[in-house]
Amino acid sequence: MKQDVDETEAFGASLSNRLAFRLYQCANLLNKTGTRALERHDVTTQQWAILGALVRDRWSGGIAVRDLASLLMVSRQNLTGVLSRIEARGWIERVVDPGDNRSRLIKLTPDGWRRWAEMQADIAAYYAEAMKGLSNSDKIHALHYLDMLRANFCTIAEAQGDED
Amino acid sequence: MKQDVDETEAFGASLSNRLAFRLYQCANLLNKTGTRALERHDVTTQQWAILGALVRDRWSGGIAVRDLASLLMVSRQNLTGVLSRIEARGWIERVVDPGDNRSRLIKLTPDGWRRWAEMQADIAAYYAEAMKGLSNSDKIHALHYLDMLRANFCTIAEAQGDED
DNA sequence: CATATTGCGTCAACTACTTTACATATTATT
DNA sequence: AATAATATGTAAAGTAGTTGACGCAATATG
Repeated sequence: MKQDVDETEAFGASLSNRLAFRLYQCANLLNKTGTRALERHDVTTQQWAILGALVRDRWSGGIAVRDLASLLMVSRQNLTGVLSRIEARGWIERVVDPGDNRSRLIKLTPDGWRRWAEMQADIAAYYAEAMKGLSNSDKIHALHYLDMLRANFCTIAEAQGDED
Repeated sequence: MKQDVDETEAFGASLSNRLAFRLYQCANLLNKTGTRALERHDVTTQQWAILGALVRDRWSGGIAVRDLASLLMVSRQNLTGVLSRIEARGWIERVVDPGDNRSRLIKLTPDGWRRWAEMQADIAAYYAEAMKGLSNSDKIHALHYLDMLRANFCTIAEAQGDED
């Protein structure tokens, strides 16, 4: 009996290991193939993750750097660098928050909107390839599992003292 | 009728977008929390991905850099840097392949094995937190979806001319 | 008003990832 | 024997991520 429990636990640990490794592999491939798929727009996956956040209705009035960083799950310092690169191309602007002059709101410029629109066909084609064979139901299930992982990771991050 | 199809496609595209974004978030969190969880061993998630590959029976005789790079889904040039850092700590060694003197086989040193053993408790504890709430069946399902994504990404990478 | 605290930016150092390009040594081919 | 292909390493430039530390301006609190 105890033997069975041990085997189940060992099996579960092995699965956890493989799951984390698969996540690592997929992330590497997502960045590599995604950036190459949008090569002619000269935009990286990280950059279109940011643009994709900024086009949401919710953030049409702009979003604070802190909020954007916590949405993307990256550090504020890292985001500053990426934003500066996008800003240098004129795709976004940093405007002072009228309600709190310390805070800058990040928002898309008209040119940023135009560039985003131009990318859509290539983004759609890329997703069609990347998600080939997955039904909407599959995607919902996969999303659910990743949501669970994300929630656990966030709990860990907070326990580790993630104030930054 | 056509309306329904369009809505389904738009819904699918939205799901693809969210899935890719969730993957990006999870990967960021995995690296951040994983590296912090093993902070006292002074090892990053990438480094224990490598160590984890080297302890497998299959690779106990050593693994060529090219094979290791394709296993991890990273570039050979990137791997060289990471391997050099681990080698400098004496955890791995590069031995000339007796069957092909061009090729170096990467293998764990006795000290590498010892360090790996010392990390196991912390790795297990980390995985227990990260995978909390997922049954073995859940993990298998999640693995299956990530396997599909990985296969699609690999197909894309090859089509993009991924010879490196 | 003086003093924290907060939000942001920057500097610095580091790891990890990409690409392109070249050097070297070995193996395979002709 | 000469040539081509292979395996690795190295170099360089760029992007993305981490941490820690400091500075500045604005808000909140005493």
